Amino acid sequence: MITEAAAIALQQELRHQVIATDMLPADIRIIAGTDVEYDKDTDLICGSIVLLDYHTREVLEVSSHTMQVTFPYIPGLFSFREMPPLLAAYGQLRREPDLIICDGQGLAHQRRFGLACHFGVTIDKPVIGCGKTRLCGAYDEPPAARGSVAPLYEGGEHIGNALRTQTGINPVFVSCGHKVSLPTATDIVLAMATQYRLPETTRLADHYARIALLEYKSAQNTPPSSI
DNA sequence: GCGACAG
DNA sequence: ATCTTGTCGC
Repeated sequence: MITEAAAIALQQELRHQVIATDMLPADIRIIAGTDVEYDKDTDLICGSIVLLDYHTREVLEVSSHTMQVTFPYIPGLFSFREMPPLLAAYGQLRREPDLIICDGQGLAHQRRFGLACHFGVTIDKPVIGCGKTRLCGAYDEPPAARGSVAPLYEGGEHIGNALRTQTGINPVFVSCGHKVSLPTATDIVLAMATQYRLPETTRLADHYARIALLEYKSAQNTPPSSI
């Protein structure tokens, strides 16, 4: 397994490949959401990717992959823990999304290379980082109204936005993953979070990852029933 | 040195 | 991430 020091060195090397400007198609047709579910009492993790029609929000495809964890949880090295199942699930998709929303930070990371950047650079696709909580940086509480935005800063850099997706509800943290600008990423996350705090992409990926993990476990516990 | 710390 | 129902507060 890759060492912590090697993982940090890899981030330092790959961070220069991140593109924080819009390079997504003018008309987005397919948007994807990703999430990883952890099993409470084993070391199994399941990554899921769900493809949605950007306009109708119809679920077009779901891909999941369950495996054993290969890296511990270390703040700042999160992607090394979640990338394996996500890449496996991504590789099984029949269609390719135009854009992906990851459940974690992109540039809003201590070395400017969170999961959304790592995943985006690796598969060379537009990716948005959308975390439920802050990893690093400082911000002022955005106004209470849905759609309010407050910049997230660290070291004088504007690394992301705290975005209020629902009035009176805690904001989510949006940042560039790859091939998407921060304004565009913020607009898209808000557009995808019409009814709940988190974008539908993330909620659906979470849902399917949970189901896939349970199915994987039940299949394992059921010895091959030969006739 | 101390606190903070995506999931 | 996970443990976990009712309950405090606006």
